[in-house]
Amino acid sequence: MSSAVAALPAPPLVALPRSFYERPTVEVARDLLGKLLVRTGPLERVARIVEVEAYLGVKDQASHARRGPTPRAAIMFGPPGHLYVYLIYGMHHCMNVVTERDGVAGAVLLRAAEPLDLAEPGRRSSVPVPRLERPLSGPGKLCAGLGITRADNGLDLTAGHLVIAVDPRPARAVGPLRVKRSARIGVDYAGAWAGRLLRFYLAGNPYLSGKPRD
DNA sequence: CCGCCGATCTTT
DNA sequence: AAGATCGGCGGG
Repeated sequence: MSSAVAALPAPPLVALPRSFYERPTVEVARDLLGKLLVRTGPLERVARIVEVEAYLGVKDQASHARRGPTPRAAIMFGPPGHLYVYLIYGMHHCMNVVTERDGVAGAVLLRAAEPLDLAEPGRRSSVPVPRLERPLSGPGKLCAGLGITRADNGLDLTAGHLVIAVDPRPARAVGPLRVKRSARIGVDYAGAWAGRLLRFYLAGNPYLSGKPRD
């Protein structure tokens, strides 16, 4: 009998399947909280998503999809599980996850994440641990911290060097996920849609980008 | 083609 | 409170 389980391997970080993204955008947004952004390859980084915003289809007056499938926004109308990256104010990048079935517009803006690290000697199968690094708080800083640019636009998040995975750590080690919602940030031009509660965040998390924080 | 303006961030 | 900085989009 081999009852020695001292070196029990941690579960691998498996990319979420396309079916995760092929759902109503608000559901995907909520479910992305607490998930891990995993970048493999030369630049290896792991970050825990703590703040997101849902951007709906052509009716959402804050969404880039509001004017239909223009050259920039076309990707929001495409198949789910792909990355949508755009440049804002001529200097910052914002990264989104495309949602809804092919032909229906939808995306979730990733606004803030908690920097983590992979414990040795793991790599892809080891447990994430806190990382001492400048916060990834704010969509522009999140992209800068992960090295995401427009070159990554269209990336397939289900099979590549950038994926989103379930946090493998035991729930008791991470703590409960207290999800709250608020109006989205920086969309005051969107009329009635500016007030919709489409920002989701983990209450009290120290890495949130804006108010309210709890 | 021209002009406006933004799903931001940093500095004043 | 304002500036940096540029590409997407709409109007002419």
